[in-house]
Amino acid sequence: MGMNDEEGRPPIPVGVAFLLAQLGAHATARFAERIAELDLTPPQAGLLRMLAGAPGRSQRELAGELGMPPSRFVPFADEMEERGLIERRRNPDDRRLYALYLTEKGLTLLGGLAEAGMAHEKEMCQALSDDEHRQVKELLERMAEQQGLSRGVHPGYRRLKTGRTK
Amino acid sequence: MGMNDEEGRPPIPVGVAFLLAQLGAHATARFAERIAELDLTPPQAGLLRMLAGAPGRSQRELAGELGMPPSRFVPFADEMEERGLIERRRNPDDRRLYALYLTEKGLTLLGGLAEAGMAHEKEMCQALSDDEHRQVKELLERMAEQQGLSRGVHPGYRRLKTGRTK
DNA sequence: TATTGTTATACTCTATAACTATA
DNA sequence: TATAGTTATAGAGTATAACAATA
Repeated sequence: MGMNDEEGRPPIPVGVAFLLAQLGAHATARFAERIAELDLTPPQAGLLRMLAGAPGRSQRELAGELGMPPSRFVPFADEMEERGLIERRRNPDDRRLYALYLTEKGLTLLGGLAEAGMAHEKEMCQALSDDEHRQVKELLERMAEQQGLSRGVHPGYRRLKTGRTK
Repeated sequence: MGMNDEEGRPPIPVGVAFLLAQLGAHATARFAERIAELDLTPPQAGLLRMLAGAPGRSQRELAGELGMPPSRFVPFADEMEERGLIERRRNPDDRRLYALYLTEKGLTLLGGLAEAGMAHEKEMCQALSDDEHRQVKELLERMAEQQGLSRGVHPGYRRLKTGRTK
């Protein structure tokens, strides 16, 4: 009932960059909702994937890749260890370091994560034919590479919650 | 020098949804960097655009669209008013409401914002030919619409800083 | 002396809930 | 009584800096 509801909201030219930001935020939020059913947050899912791909790394290294300071990584890893998803083992060669590994339970949960990822992909791409899906994927891959983004690591974890309850 | 630097980091199938999240976070961050040179944060830029498209709306309405509670909108608008970018006018029909408008200075800054937006678009799409650019844009538009995202409004402002110094 | 993991602390950001003025 | 705007406050989340163990 406002008197400012003009019809032709004209300019606002929406470019690819804006669409990426919009769709990216949406995809992130939807995925977070989805994995919340597994009691996981995006950073937690990220750690599980990282440990699956390259086990035995130190906490500092992992914290760096997740974009969080070491001091924040500690309680973050604490919770996942308490839940039995990951395991800390002392490195006998350098007893300052912990090496982090996935447990059996963590590996199982990673399976559920993969399933959620596939459902998520399907949901996000509903509007596309199989051919268009391949097309868009190829173009986005080129863009990501040209922008210097490394495969499988996204910098958005910095801003998200850790999921620590207490 | 780690002993876990295997060559073929094999699985991690990166889908379109992940690429969107990755590129979207990157685009958002780069754009924020860019407009920081105009002393603007993304929500501030958002408000300027909203007032340009539909002036005279109430604070609550605007706060809702930006995804912030009214209590947070007040100091946010305060700063922009102090900087002379927006103007509060009492609605004479209902004196509880403020109607917000762009000032001349705000309009000028909006011009700089449009320029930044074009440079940003160009930077993000460097890897694409003109044809591919049109192609990707059309596909992303379809995806955004199918996902129920409204043109020109992205839900990511919720998580970003307001830029209030004091 | 430098580095890993850890803990302590101080600070920012945020939402919730009162409060006021108009309706 | 209900709503717009505002202010106060308390809680969560964060980074920085100090600390202990090991190198």
